[in-house]
Amino acid sequence: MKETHIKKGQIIQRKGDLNSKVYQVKSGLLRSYTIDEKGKEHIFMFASEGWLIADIVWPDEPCELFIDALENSVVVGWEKNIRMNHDVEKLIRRIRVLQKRVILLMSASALERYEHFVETYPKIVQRVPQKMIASYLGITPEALSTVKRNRIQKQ
Amino acid sequence: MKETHIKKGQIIQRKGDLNSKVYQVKSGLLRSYTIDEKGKEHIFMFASEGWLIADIVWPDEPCELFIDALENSVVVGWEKNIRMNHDVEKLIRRIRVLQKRVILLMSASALERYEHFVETYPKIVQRVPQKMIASYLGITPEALSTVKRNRIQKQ
DNA sequence: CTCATTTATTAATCTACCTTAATGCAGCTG
DNA sequence: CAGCTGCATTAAGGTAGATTAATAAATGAG
Repeated sequence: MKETHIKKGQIIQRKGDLNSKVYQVKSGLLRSYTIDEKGKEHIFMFASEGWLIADIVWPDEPCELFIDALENSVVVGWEKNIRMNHDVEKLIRRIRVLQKRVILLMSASALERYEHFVETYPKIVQRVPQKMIASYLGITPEALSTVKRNRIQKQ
Repeated sequence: MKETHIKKGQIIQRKGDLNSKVYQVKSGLLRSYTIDEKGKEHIFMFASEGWLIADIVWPDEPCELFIDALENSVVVGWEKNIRMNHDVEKLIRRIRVLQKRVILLMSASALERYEHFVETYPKIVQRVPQKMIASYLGITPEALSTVKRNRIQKQ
């Protein structure tokens, strides 16, 4: 149960790292993301107080995702032991989230995806720069900007 | 180990069903898919000989996906018991596939996604109607048609 | 506090993909 | 065999979102 303090901007896990851990967030805010062949970042998840964040890989497999801090944070890092990987319920929940995201990417407009995000993670929206929400949604920051403008005019 | 014969077109699992099973494909070809609020089908996976196909949900939870046969098939249905759900490696592999798909949907063109599909599942391409590959890729059959034409002209 | 950097907004243009619709082509079925 | 049905292709026109660029606002460092 050793707590680690992480400064905003600090990267605690890089793609390709071995022995990746599971991090329980005590305070602050982190994200996991990849960088594609074209050099663009794509955010997979945000994790604030009480959440777990980790790259889901088999132990001793190089990891796929970067994890860094969006705010000064405190985390507890666990060795990714059998116990964690057998937390099947969390894996299933993760699959559900990813399935939902695939459907939204395939069938919903940027506006619909944004509204879904706001409903699902209202607190995250307050704390994260727009460009990162855009990255999560799979659109450009410019597009998110106009989406928000149109959204307000509708109300 | 009771084998079940399934005719082409037959649905063996519907969204909302309880007690969904894990199916091991002995022969033939099946797919899992959802139908979104707009009535569109979105295919999550194809499964031919040797593959497992199932909706990844907690036992006794209503399932999310439909499963049906694209060819006359033979499957063995397993109760979704602790054994299956603890097959953590398969869950992790599933997460990887979904993560890759999210990235591709967010960063790759229809052509790039099609090429990735052909490389990854060359045998499926032969056996499945174009419109279903289009559904998997998240584009219309018309768009896939022009993608293929442009692809041939490039070579 | 001041300057530099990052982030957000807006607008103009461009393009990939969608929508619609027409046509041709199997594969069934009576 | 003719007639139906579903699938693939093609083309014309429309649209959501990307790209580019300029400006404004917020953040951060010295």
